[in-house]
Amino acid sequence: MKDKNISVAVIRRLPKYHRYLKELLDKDIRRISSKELSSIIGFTASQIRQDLNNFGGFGQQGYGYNVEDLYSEISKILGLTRKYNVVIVGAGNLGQALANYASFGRLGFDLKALFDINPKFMGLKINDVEVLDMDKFESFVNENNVEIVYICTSRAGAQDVADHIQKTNVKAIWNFAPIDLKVKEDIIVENVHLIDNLLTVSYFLKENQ
Amino acid sequence: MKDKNISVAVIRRLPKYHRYLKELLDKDIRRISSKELSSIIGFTASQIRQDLNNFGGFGQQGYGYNVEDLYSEISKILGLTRKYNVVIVGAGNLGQALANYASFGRLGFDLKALFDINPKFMGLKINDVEVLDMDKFESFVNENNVEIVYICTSRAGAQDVADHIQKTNVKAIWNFAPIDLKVKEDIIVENVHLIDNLLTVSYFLKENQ
DNA sequence: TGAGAGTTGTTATTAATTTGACATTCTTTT
DNA sequence: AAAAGAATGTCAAATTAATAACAACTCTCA
Repeated sequence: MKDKNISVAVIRRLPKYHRYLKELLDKDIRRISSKELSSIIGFTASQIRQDLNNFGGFGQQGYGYNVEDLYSEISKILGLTRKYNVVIVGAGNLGQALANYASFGRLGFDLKALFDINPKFMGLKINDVEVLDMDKFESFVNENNVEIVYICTSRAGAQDVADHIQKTNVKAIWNFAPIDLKVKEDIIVENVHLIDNLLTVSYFLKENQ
Repeated sequence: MKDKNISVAVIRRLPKYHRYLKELLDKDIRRISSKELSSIIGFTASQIRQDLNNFGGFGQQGYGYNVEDLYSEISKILGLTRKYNVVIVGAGNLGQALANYASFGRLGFDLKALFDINPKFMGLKINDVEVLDMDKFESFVNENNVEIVYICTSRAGAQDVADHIQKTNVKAIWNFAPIDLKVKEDIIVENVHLIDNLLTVSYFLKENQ
């Protein structure tokens, strides 16, 4: 694995490779060429070969790629060879939806608790995981080695949560609140702006008329 | 508004402009230069000017941009000057979360119904909108001029919903199921792969060690 | 009213990304 | 065992995107 100066564009394609390779595995397909993969994943064969070669020569000339090996390599690259303890802040619908999303757990993202400030959620169990009071947040995440926090609060509450997080050992934030969070540099923040996505839909709708 | 051969990269930045300009408006800031905007939004001033000039000269030399006008122009570009009827398929947590997300409605995305196949949801009202049986889907969307469908089903159900949609006048799909849907060319599909996003977080986590 | 400062719109330049080409290597078949 | 076919890894070219530069214009303030 070489792994130097890989562009973000490449990184953001990796999960798609991971997803499609899993599908191939499930269909018991053992071997695939960049050309075949191209036809199902929609990237050019050239791009596929170049993307993969950023990390090492996983293929074999004259043969193609072994699906299982490639899946395993990409899993490694994506950091999926170990577990991550995570918690969710905000036990509303979105928080509950993520808590119930089995595939996250299957990939190694272990949900340890949900947190909320609303008393009505306290003690509730979602998919066997308990909702706790926000009071206990900082001590809980440090004691349980939580590395990732999913923020599913309202816009108003999100920066507040981020401020709490900065006092802990949490390393990354996956933020669904419609705000770009400000945190110290060493915390990884991935903002998911659903609304941005919907607005591109309306743009293309308008263009198509 | 010129509007020819605008790259997707530019389009995907527009919602961010829209979001930040709304914030400025709310703070009663009337005027902004590309330089100031750059410092809060994080794009270079040059990129901001070039992005905006794809659609027309909205600024004034020596002055900058009028925030209200610019917000209004970007709203127009994004197709936000009219309403869109939408329905949600899948009344689970995610479907309910989206149904409760007020800002979508505020921007003109009018939720007309939710649909599900599970009898336990039938008749339930979420944010004043009823859950209907999937049986009624095709007739309902055509009668109510539904243009966008949010798919919040499991992976297994999603392509099935997409097939129903192809028999209607629906123009766009906003898909949250972890699958790349196959539909006829004239339907706009925006896939939201949450898991892809989480995997980039784990990649960066691994890299940061 | 006029000079100076500020800021855009736009062209030029640089950087990044994608695509294409092909020599090399491995597989398969006879 | 040899030849033909297939597919990679990688370098080069082409395309696309981002940044920089600057002339032209507007505003502000003396």
